[in-house]
Amino acid sequence: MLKIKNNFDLRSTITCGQIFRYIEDNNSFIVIIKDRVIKLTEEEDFIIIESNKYDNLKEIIYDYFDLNRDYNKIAVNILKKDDKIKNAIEYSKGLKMIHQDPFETLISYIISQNNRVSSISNSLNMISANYGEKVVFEGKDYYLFPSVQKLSRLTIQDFRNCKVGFRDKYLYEIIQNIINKKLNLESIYNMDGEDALKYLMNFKGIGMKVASCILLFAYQKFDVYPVDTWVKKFMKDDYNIEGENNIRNFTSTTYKEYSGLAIQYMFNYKRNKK
DNA sequence: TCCCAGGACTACT
DNA sequence: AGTAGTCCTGGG
Repeated sequence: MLKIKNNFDLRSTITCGQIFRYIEDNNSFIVIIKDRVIKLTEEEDFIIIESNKYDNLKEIIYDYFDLNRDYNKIAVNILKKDDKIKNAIEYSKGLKMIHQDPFETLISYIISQNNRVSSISNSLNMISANYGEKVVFEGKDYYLFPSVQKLSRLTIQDFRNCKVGFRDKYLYEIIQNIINKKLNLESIYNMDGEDALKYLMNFKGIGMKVASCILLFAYQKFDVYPVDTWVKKFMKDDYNIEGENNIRNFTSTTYKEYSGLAIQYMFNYKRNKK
């Protein structure tokens, strides 16, 4: 067992729509990160962490939940630029941007296009159960997300069998492109947001929304962000700004390098606030 | 049974 | 350059 200081909001960070494959189990959340199954339980002052593997566990947790970044400082900087977002920021206090694996994020968000959350989770779980390595934790079976090499052996029909629908060919082609080095996920770390967007959108099945999600959630490029219906609603209600182009112009010029976070706060506030 | 929600591509203007 | 139609699945 590992104990870390509870200085973030575990529940909203996990459930706010960044990740698709988590399990809520009584008071705990189970997530599958890299090579292990991790159970997190929130207590008053601590988060209790259990896993099938304890080497480097603290580093993995800090990296995944982005616990070394000073979010208060970012919030102050956003507020300096715009005070009207205050309620959304206060509501989202403790929310972290999860640092996800690029390959899993790529596959997840390709599946997410024109799809609902339950269906996305279902497909990702099937892909993992069929092709990922099994890990037993507390007497139950879990499956790691499969490697590129493993998934490169699948046919289009194999993907279709995992209920991904018309996205089957996108997954197949993009994975082949990784194998033959036309798509290099590592090279994206060194690109700026704009170039990375263009690079990803060259591949069939990746449009603006999917590319933005990948860059924000896997590469922590905070100047890039998706605009979805909740963000549109927020912008219309609070700023009277409509249309994706207008929203993007306003967001990028106002929040600059913190746009992705500002958008996430708006999304979280609008989607969850009763 | 049908209808709908949800992004990106294709095939038109 | 802009856009209607289409692709699947799961749930109402």
